[in-house]
Amino acid sequence: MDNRGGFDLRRVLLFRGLNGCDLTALLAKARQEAAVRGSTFFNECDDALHCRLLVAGRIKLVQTSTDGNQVVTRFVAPGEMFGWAQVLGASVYPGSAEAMVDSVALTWDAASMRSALAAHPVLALNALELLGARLREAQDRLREVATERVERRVARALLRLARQSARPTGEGVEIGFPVTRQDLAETTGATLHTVSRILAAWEHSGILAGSRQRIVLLHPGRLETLAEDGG
Amino acid sequence: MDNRGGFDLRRVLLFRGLNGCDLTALLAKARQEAAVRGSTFFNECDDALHCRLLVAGRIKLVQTSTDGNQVVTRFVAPGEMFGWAQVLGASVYPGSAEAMVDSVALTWDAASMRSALAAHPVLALNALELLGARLREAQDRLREVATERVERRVARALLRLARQSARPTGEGVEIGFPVTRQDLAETTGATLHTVSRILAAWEHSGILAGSRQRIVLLHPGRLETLAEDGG
DNA sequence: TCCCGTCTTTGCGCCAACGCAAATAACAGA
DNA sequence: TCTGTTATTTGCGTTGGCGCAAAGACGGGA
Repeated sequence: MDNRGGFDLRRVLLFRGLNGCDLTALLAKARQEAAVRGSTFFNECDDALHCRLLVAGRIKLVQTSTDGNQVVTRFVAPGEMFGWAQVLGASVYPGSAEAMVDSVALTWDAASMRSALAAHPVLALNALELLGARLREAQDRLREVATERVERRVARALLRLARQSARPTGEGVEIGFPVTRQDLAETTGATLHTVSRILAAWEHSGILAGSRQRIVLLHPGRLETLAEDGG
Repeated sequence: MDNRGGFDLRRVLLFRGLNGCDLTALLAKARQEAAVRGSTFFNECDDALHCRLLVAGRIKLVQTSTDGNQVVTRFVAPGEMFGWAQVLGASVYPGSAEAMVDSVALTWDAASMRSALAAHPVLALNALELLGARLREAQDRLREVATERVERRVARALLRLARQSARPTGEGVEIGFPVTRQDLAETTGATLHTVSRILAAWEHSGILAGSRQRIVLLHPGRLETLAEDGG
């Protein structure tokens, strides 16, 4: 079985239930692609010809509006698929995929992934479930940004990031990849100034510790309270 | 071929490419379900046991947050599927489905729809495309509510509604089903007061005409300008 | 080691939009 | 026709968070 970059491809949710032979055949059709920190796998409005699976690193999907404002659509962790626009009925990518750290992805032609989905129903059903989860998350975030205060949204964003990528440290739980205040602002629909102020306040009250592109949650429970009860 | 309620089921995007026999067999497994205006097909947090296709009428999918705020996730037109949470990997519905006018849906057991998706790859690929479109719309709205002013968001919402359900009248284009100011507020992440003020202003400048649960776009072009250029 | 680019913090003024309140207006059912 | 319920409009005070501005920090590369 393939095991590139120390990552067990059998654990990928998209491949769950796919038998070993079929998986090997599918992997044989993929090629590897790397992006160093700060570069992109593809840009918004590029023709969507491929689909990808992140093997190592971390990327963010960013949409830019006509007036220059940016929104982070999603942070992608290893094992997650991204850039599937073509298979999902779009001809161009709706956002850019920027590597937050040096990253590696497996890349398929959209056409061969389409035929794989058609040939292996379990793949298609997995894809539907994963896409459903993404849709639910997008709708949750929509509800949050439409009805909740910035502070609460930032709390939720931090908890989401910690859930996706928690790195335990002596003092608490660290977000496992570099996140700027700007990134947080672009996920929550706020300005980096407001985010900075909120984090500073939380640092004062001992909820977290922050430094350059680094955030350690010292008291996730209190963040949960802020996120849920609105305390 | 089946043709319930004057609606051509062969035109449903989900069924595109499915052969007649298979379609008939699939339809045979569905049962009809009706909901009068104001009632719901299902409620948020109900066990998601079925999946549905709207045949006639119009429904809105509504999420309620813990503090009572509501958000309209989507307006569903005839021919569109809704309530697929189970197939999409959720055990309960993430929102309620309320009939805005008397409505009729076809309902399948989630399990039989799952096996249909597995048996007919074209169905699964169609579902992926439709779901992809919904995801893109959710992400677009997320970007809008995170970065744009209320006025522009309302303009966009009206144009979306008109695109989904335009009824031409002598004077202009009418939204084809009853929409309250509250509904508009809940799709745009604003208050009904702000929406009312904005519509009043537009009525003054001749862009649209509004009355109780009714909106006629007299000048869609000027709305487009408001939505795009921020004029 | 120094320098320069990137990231972060903090202050201050302002305004878009909310929250509250109260007066219509329109429809549905008795 | 009357009455109760649901929608809509409009006023007014408040404020959360933005926009602008400027001054630190941190860290990587030469």
